[in-house]
Amino acid sequence: MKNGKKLLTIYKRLYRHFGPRGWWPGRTPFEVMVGAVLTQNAAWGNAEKAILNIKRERALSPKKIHRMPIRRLKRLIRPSGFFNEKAKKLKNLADFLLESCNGRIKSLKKENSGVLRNRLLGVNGIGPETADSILLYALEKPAFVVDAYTKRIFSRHRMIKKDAAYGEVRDFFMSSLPRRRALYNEYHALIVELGKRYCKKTKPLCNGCPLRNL
DNA sequence: TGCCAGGCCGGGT
DNA sequence: ACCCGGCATGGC
Repeated sequence: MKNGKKLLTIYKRLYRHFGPRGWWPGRTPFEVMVGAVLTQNAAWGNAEKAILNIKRERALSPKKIHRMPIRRLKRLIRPSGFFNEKAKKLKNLADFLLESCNGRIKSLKKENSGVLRNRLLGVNGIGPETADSILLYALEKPAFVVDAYTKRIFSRHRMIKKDAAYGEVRDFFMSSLPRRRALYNEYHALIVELGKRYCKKTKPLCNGCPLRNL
C-alpha cells in the first residue's frame, strides 16, 4: 500500500478509537508556546502545573515573562523539571516575540511559515519539535510535529527507520499526507495518545492497541 | 525504587 | 555530520 494511504488508514483507526483530542490544551497562542517549551522531555502534567503557577501570578504574557526576575520564573516553573534551562528558554521566547511582533502574535500568523520556522529555530531553546508545535498549534500553520512517540510507533511498524533524523520523519509525513493543518493537528495528538497508552519506551503493551494488527 | 515523560544545547569526535 | 552527557521534577 502507498504510504499516504497507509498513514490515512492508521489515522482513521486512531480517530475512531480515541475520538478528537481537541489539541493544543491551552487557551491563547502564547500559552501554547510556553507549554511547548515546558513539556520538553517532561510529562505534560508537570508542564501544566508550571503553567498554572504562572497563571496564578497573572504573568502569562511575553511582556510579563520578559520583565520577571529569572529567580522568580524558575520558582514558578519548578514542577516542569530542568527549570534553570527552561527559565532561560522562556525568556528567549518572550524576547523573540517582543522584538519580532511587539508581543502581538496575531501579526506573526501572516508571515511565511518556512521563514517563521527558521526564525523560531534561531531562538536558543527552540528545536525542531518545539518549532513545529508552535507553528502548528499556536500559529496555525501546516507543520507536522514529530516526537519520540512518532518515531517509536512508526519504526515499530517498519514505516520509518528506528534512527531516522527529525527532518526525515517530518518529510515522510508531509510528503505522504495532504497538507492540511487540521489533519496534522489531530494526527499528532492521536499519536501522543496512542504512545502514552500503548507504546511506552520499555513496555510493549500491545493488548488493546488499536494498531495491533495492521 | 528506578525508569520515564509530547527535547535541546554545547562540546567533542 | 553525528554522538553524548547534562539538565530535574513528579508519577507510577
